[in-house]
Amino acid sequence: MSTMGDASLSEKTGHALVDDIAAKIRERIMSGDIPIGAQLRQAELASDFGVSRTPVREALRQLQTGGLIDVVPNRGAVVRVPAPWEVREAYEVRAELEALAASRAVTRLSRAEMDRLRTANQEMYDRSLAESEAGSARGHSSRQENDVFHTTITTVAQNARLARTIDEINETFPRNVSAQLLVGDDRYREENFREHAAIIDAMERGDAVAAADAMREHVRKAGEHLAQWYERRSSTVFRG
Amino acid sequence: MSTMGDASLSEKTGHALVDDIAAKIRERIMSGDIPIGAQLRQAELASDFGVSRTPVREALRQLQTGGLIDVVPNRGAVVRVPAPWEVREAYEVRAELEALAASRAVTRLSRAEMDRLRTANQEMYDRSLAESEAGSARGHSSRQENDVFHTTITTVAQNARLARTIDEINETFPRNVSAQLLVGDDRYREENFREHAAIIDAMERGDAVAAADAMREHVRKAGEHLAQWYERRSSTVFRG
DNA sequence: CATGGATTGGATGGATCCAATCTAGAGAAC
DNA sequence: GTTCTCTAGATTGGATCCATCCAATCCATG
Repeated sequence: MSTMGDASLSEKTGHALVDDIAAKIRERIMSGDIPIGAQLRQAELASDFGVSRTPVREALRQLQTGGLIDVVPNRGAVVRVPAPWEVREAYEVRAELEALAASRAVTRLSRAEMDRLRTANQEMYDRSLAESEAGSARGHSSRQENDVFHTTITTVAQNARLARTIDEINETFPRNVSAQLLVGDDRYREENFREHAAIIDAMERGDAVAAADAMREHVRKAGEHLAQWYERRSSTVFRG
Repeated sequence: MSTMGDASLSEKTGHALVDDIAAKIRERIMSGDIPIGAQLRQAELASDFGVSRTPVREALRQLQTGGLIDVVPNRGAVVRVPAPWEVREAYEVRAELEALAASRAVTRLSRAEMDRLRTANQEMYDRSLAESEAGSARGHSSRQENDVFHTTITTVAQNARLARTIDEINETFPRNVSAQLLVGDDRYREENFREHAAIIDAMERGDAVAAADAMREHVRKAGEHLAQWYERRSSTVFRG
């Protein structure tokens, strides 16, 4: 019965096999596998994962509180289509949080981590450039490298709550969209690279306020780009 | 059958009768009706609300992702007991967010709202003073007035995401605890009143950075007080 | 008398069943 | 030909059933 799409469900490690399903659904949405605006049918997801509808429902509740999907009472769940102004609002908050993270990171960054940031930034630039020329549909690796930059800073900041809050914001918007921006627009890629470098420089100087300011502006600018992307594709469904 | 504790469940307004249950459980925890560290038994909650266990389970999932409760795989859910360092972390984040809210509020505050803030602050001071002298167990009204101050600022800030993020942090910690601080300690009450006044003054002057700084410091100080409260009662269960 | 293992009770988690609701499509009336 | 209505299918949401797992108790044995 059922297609049994993934075998990794047979984890008896003890904890959370419902959370697994939530994570998988989230990943499908994040990667663009499930497009924004799409309907999420419980029965389909259940058979996909080889489980009953019950854990799927609970997983959907989690995603609902996360804000990634909308659950209309008797009409099921749909992947939320962010309005441009929502993106701006979210990124204004994220900017402030990441600025705080950068500020905290200044006094905690080790030499090794600093180097890691620089290489990650360089890698991201090179890869997104390569992917742009290759014309690959979606930026896989360059997105990961871009994530490395931000996640290392939030990790070094040593504030679990801060990291979690930033994550919650990021998990509201599918990643593949923001990833496309990196490989798509040459000007934006260049800009992104230089802003990252400026942040690293400020942190290396030990200038907390400069690092915070640079980070805040960087995130806000990224948010503006993302918002404009959603504006252009306002009524169009992505990858329908 | 069952006690049918609340009749308001029969809402056919269309949306979310599961969310209602989540809200009720949350309220019970917030008010201290269900103490921190207490076990939440699904069957008990279900019969309390006159529903089956299914919606209760989903509600618990929501509270889990909110961080208010811990769900251990086969051992049920318990109200989370915040560690002092968690309080400090959370309030450092909240401080930054409320600072942003105050900053944004400066250019958006109307005359009427400004007055409302002042009266709310005064009311809170008077009531918490009265409640302190009356020796009432928990601060009901003074807490509400204190909330009014912060919520009006976040509302005026006109950023739904920001308001929601702040709420999420607040909903991690039961309110009755922080409310007790207001009525309990004379010095803290006085300090709280003056800090609020200073924030209002800065906003009235139109000084966004001053308002943000004052707010940030105010929230951080409040967080420090709260953290110390949890430190004192570290292993003691509240209202067991 | 203490300790270790088995047993029993209770609670959670997943699956299934059933009712209520919404959507789509066919057919009739204008 | 268009529109309204009614019915049939599908889908969600709540209730119930059953297996699994954990914890505490009790008994046997050293």
